[in-house]
Amino acid sequence: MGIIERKERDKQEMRLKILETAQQIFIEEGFEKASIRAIADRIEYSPATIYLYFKDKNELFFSVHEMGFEKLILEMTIAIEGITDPIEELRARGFAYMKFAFQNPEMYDLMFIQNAPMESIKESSVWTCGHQCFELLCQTIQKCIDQNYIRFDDIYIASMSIWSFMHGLVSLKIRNRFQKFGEAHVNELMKSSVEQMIAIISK
Amino acid sequence: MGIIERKERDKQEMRLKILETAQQIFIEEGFEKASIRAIADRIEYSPATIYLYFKDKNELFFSVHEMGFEKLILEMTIAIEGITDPIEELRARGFAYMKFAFQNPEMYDLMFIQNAPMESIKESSVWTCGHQCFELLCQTIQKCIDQNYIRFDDIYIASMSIWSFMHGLVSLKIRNRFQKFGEAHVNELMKSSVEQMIAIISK
DNA sequence: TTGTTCAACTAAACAGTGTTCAGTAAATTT
DNA sequence: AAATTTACTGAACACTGTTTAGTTGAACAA
Repeated sequence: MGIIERKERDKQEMRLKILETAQQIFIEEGFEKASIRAIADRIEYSPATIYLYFKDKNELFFSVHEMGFEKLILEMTIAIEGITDPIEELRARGFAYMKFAFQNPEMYDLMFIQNAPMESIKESSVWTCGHQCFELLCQTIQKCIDQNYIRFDDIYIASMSIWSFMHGLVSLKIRNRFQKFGEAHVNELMKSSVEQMIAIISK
Repeated sequence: MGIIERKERDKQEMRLKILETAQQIFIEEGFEKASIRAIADRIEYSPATIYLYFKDKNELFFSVHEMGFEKLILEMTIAIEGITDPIEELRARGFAYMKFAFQNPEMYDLMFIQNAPMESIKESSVWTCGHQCFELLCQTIQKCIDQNYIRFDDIYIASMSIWSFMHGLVSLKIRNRFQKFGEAHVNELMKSSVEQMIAIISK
């Protein structure tokens, strides 16, 4: 009896369709404009239908942000292929992170700035994809500490610090707090900032 | 003829009343809950009245965020009183910044994370209060570089980097991305992170 | 004092949001 | 063929920011 299997497939397909449409709209027009009604309109279903596949908007965008993490984790993995020096690995991961943010600003915003995805795992649940991504950084930092290439001794303090530094740069840019530096130069300044920071924390 | 002066005073008073009520509601209940209607309700005027004093919600919250900057700038000024060593000054300013964020999370959010205040100065206008605050950091960094106490040579790269680091820490906390570390330990970890960073960039 | 002007204010509406629920219609099972 | 289950939706609810036409009372000029 393949009917229940086909139904299950249909259900997953529909879920994916909603997810991809949500992602598409919000990448093109931002989180604000990605309303349930706009998504429903584009897939030609009623808004109420979306609630048969997702508990609420937060849960829907939690799933979208998970797709973002899949991409970021992939890119941060590819970035270090063939690199042996731990500091070079750290640089590669840092620039992969920044590149992702530049190329997918709306997605970065959702993953690391917006409240929505975190609201959906408030209490009880866990931010698995976030931790997975953080783990990549920890692995690199671990190597740096082991080989005595970095001015940190604690992996978690180091990882927390470096992540915060990178996120600070990127999120101040995304949320327009670097207005002062001008759209034209800010990206170059940010890259210099990362480069200098790596030089300073290396030993 | 003091009538037009009294009217001007009344107008300013009303403006301030709206501003303070907006601040109050949003500090207590967050940005989302601080709706025009909620503010209007509390001051016992109709929502439309608010639009006689502010162009839109963005402009209203731009003014609220300016009050936040007045406070932050004051605290970051007081914090360094009596300190002569530039690195100690940097530490004091860093911890004053972090303390402000811990004690006024909603206001910090508005000042450095929310889009609203920046939307109201999009194009043409300038983020004066933000630049003023950044200038304080630059002054301290300048001293550090002049006295050769810090591993940076460029003031702007240094200031940008240190601000980004601090903002990254604070904003990841505020937007719940440090879930992993647990509510109980995260504040201590953040302080250690700042302490270590200062140790590393000092020379 | 009267009539007029002007400013402050608001009720009501518009267009949008997330979300819920009763009801329909078709597919599946008995 | 009848009963049940499933997928879906129209319409409503309670909100949001914002605009506009209209009211009311104070200030001014005759």
